[in-house]
Amino acid sequence: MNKLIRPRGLTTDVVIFTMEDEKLKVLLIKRANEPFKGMWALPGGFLLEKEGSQEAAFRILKEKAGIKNVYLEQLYTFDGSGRDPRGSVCTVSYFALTPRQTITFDPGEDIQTPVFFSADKLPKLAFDHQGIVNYAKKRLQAKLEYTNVVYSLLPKVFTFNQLQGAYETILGKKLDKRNFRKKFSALKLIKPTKKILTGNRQRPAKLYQFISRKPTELKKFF
Amino acid sequence: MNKLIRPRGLTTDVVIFTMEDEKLKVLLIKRANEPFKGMWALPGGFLLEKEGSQEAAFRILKEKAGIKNVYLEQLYTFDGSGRDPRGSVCTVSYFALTPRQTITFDPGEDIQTPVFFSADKLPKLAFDHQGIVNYAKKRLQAKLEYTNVVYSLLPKVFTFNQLQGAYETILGKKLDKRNFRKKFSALKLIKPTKKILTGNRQRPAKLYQFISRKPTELKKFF
DNA sequence: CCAAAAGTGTTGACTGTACACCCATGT
DNA sequence: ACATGGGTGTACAGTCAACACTTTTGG
Repeated sequence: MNKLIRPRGLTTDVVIFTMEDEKLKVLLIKRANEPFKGMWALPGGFLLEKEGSQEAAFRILKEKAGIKNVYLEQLYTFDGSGRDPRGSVCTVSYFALTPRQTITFDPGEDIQTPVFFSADKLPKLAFDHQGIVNYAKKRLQAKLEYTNVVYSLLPKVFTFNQLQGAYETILGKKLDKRNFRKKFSALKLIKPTKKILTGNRQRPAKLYQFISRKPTELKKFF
Repeated sequence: MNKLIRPRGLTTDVVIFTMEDEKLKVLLIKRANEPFKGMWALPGGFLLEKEGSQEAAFRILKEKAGIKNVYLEQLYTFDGSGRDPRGSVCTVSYFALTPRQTITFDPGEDIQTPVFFSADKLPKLAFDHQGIVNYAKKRLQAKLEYTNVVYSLLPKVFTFNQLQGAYETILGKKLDKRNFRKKFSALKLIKPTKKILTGNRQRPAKLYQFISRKPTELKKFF
């Protein structure tokens, strides 16, 4: 049994999701270096000394998108040979959910400025990043059905239709309006605010907020 | 942005579950080397050169337990500082499910011979291995409810009560016999064989087998 | 007054749960 | 004959899915 400490490249990649214009978006960065220089890729990179992968993910979130409050969860570890031309590179991937409003791009970086792409219309990605995004989407869909994580994609106040729109977009199917309101109301996760959303040429909508913005598992759901 | 390739120790640990005597068991090995020499631990170790973590997991399964057919799934990657006295060691953990019958211990290894412990009565474990086992148990419980993975814990033929016993043990609660049979039968996952289990002082039990022994997701379940 | 999205209940089908007795064998 | 686990059906309650119209505003 030949056991040796093998030095490896250990990296972190983060799939950052948000909702914008009723679409699910993913944050991408144009690679500044080889390999795949100039190609779109997930934000990520090698771990710094003494840094854990989750710390690295938080660092990347802060560096690339100035994000403070965010839902972050480990996704999967990809380390097959062939995934990186440099050889044995192992990446611990994470996925993050955040409301669009909390993201501030650092204008100091020019070429490296990140861009949100619709999750279903991504450009060709470096490495195996398309696979990682697909995996993250699947995980997000599953999580919607038995947790309250949707709170981490929406702004502080939102209309019931925005909420339903988030579910419809991510699950990729239309939901019945009356049944959705009935079911979601029964969960007691949100409460109406005193605000209403006005200014459109239509009946004004009540604005709601989440009672708690902490990740919670639900019994059942959609 | 200080990006450097940091060499790290990369290891794999495998939580091997099986059913024996109506109990859920975990395979442990007494550590032959420091750190934690002589203490019980999950089978695992450093990745060999050019080896991926999943390949390493399969290698460990074969080396330690002579296992051929097995359900193997990546569990989680643990890399916090403080989890290993040697410093930055990152472990990609896996969990495996296998019928007790297919496991053959290599008699050549004496002190390193693995032992099955009841999952709820483990000795004190090295590293953060108790945490890894707890995480694996949670995952297994969840998987029982929406997949058919139970097939990978049971022998080829089994009685309906053995099947129900596996669910009861892992979920940690009693289930209604009639409802269990009704629900499970409706899934069309198993079919009766022509064999019956006789020799006990009681009515003989029909023996069943899984129609397919491939991992499948179910719509709903328990 | 018209367009556009907001908001609201009922019914029938299905699914889940609770529950008790007879059966076939070995000793 | 009896002890032991094997095997079976029904009824009620709760949940899910389908479905259409009225309300309120801005233009």
